[in-house]
Amino acid sequence: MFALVDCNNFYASCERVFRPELEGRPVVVLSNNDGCIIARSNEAKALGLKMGDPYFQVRELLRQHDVAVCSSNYELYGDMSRRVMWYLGQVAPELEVYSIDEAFLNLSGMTRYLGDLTEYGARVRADVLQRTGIPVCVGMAPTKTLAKLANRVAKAASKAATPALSGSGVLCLDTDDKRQDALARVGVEDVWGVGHQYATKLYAAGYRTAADLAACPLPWARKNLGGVVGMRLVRELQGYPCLSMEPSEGGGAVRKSIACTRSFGKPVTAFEDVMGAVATFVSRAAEKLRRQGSAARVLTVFVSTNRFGNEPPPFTRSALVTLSVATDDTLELAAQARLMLGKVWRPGTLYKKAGVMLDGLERVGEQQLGLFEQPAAVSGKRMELMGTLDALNRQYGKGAVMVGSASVRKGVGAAWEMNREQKSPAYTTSWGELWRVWV
DNA sequence: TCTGGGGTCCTAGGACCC
DNA sequence: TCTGGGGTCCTAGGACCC
Repeated sequence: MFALVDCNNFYASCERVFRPELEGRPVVVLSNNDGCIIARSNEAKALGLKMGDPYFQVRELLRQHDVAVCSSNYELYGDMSRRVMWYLGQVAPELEVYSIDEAFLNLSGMTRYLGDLTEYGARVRADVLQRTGIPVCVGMAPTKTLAKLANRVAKAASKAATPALSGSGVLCLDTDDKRQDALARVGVEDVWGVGHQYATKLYAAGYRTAADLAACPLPWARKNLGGVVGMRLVRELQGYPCLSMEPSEGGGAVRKSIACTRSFGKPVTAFEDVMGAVATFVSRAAEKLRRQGSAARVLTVFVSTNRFGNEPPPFTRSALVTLSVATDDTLELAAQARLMLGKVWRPGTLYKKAGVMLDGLERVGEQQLGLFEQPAAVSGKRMELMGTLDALNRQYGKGAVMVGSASVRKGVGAAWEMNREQKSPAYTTSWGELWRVWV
């Protein structure tokens, strides 16, 4: 048996934990740059607000309904997530942190000790709420895909308008009847692994519900739903596990690629300004790289113009370099990034976005050396320097020490800085921003 | 004025190997 | 007229996830 624990309206719930007066009031959380809506409380959903709605388009509606608007605060959400995940790690033998707000638990071999699974789920739910203030739903089933589906049904039931009909936020599909019943309640477009393209295809072929999809012939699934992926999907819905746990120890999964990309608060034209952004992104990406003990062989830099503009037509240009030896050295990556930016640079362009990506990751200390590289290429001194850099930034705050090209004049924000007009404090991760309680 | 960011896996096709 | 069989590696692109 697998359980999927999913936080309800996670970012909105995080904001509410520290602003209880928002309880009952619609809340939305905006993406970076206050661009669009990425999280909504139930009340906000009820107003018809959609995921991805551009903020400037719904601003008036939000005002009319007195919706609380929050800029995204990933430090806060990340920290709240760690608390939830830490607890979940205590109540199951195996934990897979699937995303910032969801985790799979492997309950195999445990069911006889856990007793009634619905009760177990209810206990997990109550404990997470008590310990972190975050409401969650729990879905349990013999496959991961069915656990996701169970969670979805549980969530829908817990929102039902009539309290008498509202479920407990927990659903366990431990019999074939329950499985069939749940499958029939979920639209095929809401199945985990069915996106927009597949949903269209499925509808055209007459598949409407998850139950229809579960009865789909495997060759059809193979042909139309991405090959082996589609077959697994159907089998999982039938109750045959095809996806296994990918347990996350400690800090979570080791990434195979690492990116840092941002839209700018306003268009930027000066090379050194964009370079400042790129240097900052390289630094952050390299920090992530070192945190997971990896080194990168491939560095990509890209710049884009406003993708919603028409004139001149929007474009993205990117350049990549393959290093002879993988590195986690910010300075080396930043120097390469400058060269890459030079390659794609077109003077006089209004840039709206830039980013860097690191690929071809290898474990530090196990990097493949080039034919003509001395082992000393992986320099001990530089590693020490990077260790010091990370330690300083941990102790004195992000950006305490940075590469020169990322720096800006004191008191003047970077030209590319994002807009975040309504950011909440880092209540749990910054001494200067602790939650204040008046007694 | 204003439209996010960061990942994964799979397939197909080309280049190349013996 | 005839012109094999079996691989690997890499990349680009497409689909999906949150």
